[in-house]
Amino acid sequence: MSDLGFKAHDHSDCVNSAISAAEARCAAFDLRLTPVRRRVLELLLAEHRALGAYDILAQLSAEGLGAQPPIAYRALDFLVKAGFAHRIEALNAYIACTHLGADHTPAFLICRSCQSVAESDTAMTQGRLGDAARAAGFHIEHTVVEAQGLCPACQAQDAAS
Amino acid sequence: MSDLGFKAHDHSDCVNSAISAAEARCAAFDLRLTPVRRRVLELLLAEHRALGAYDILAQLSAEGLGAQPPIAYRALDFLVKAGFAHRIEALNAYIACTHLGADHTPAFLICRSCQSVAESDTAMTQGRLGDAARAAGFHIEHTVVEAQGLCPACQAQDAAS
DNA sequence: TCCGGTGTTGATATGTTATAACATACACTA
DNA sequence: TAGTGTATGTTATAACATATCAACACCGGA
Ligand SMILES: [Zn+2]
Ligand SMILES: [Zn+2]
Ligand SMILES: [Zn+2]
Ligand SMILES: [Zn+2]
Repeated sequence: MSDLGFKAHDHSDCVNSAISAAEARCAAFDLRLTPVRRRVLELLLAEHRALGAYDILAQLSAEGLGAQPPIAYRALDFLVKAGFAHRIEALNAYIACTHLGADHTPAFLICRSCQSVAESDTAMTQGRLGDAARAAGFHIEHTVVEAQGLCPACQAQDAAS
Repeated sequence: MSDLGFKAHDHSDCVNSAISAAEARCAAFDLRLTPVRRRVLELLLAEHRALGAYDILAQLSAEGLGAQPPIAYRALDFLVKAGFAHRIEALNAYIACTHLGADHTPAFLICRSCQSVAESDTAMTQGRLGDAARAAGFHIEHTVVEAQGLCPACQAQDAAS
């Protein structure tokens, strides 16, 4: 479990270690972190916020790395398949993984005010949903768990105003 | 908890009671179940499957009830706000509520093969996600819990082939 | 009865997100 | 060198969603 994203931390460290971990994983599994893919990962890592595919695309375009939607979508697909990023269904947007390398079932806390996102963890076969699935004979392959609300900072701001 | 949608049941009964409950709720809360809204609810109730806004719109259009996107979206918004339907984020689609009237926090089991959807229940402040949120000081307002996988029927079919 | 507020619908246009389809470049290897 | 697989480049379009303004009905109070 991690609430990174709502907490102060050494973020350049956070970015560097994520990139290193991605490189290591690519080397280990024979994946290619090409320039576009690497840049998209960097963009996602820049803040603990979800970015839409077209936000990404605008950046890539500004940097001369490609201007058509598939450029962004293919890079994002690669990152998601490789486990370097996650898609946030409730926002139609993408975020860098903060548990890079570890096998995990992500869950997200999404602030509706500042759009910051923290990645937590669930065990998809546990809890009430797991019980319901077992009772129904349903075989879970993937879970989407996304909580929306207010992060600590935005609650404080709300209270102040 | 309910795994309706994967189980055989008297579906016309299922539809009728849902419509009745919706009517009762509209009467009680001074909401208006207008012809378009009622028809959209019926369409969503027809099967335990999620329908896209444009699927709905195509039906409405064929029946002369409106042909522009806002017609469908307004009706869907009403149904969702009234608690008569839910939006499935992972599919960008909508489904009728099977706990109509009861105050609840829905969770969904979505079959990737036959697209049928069963509505279950979660307690959003419970479980690991609730723990994570509390630890982070995050205030949860709404949760999206959607499990994707294979329903019992499709597992059987898979095994047979 | 008239009027103004509110809520619903009708219609056009536009914005946003995502993929299909096809062509090309490039690296590896048989 | 020819063949294979992966990644890119490019055009077009599909699919999902909202903004905006006009018209109309319904209801309570003047
Ligand atoms: Zn960080
Ligand atoms: Zn916030
Ligand atoms: Zn039914
Ligand atoms: Zn199925």
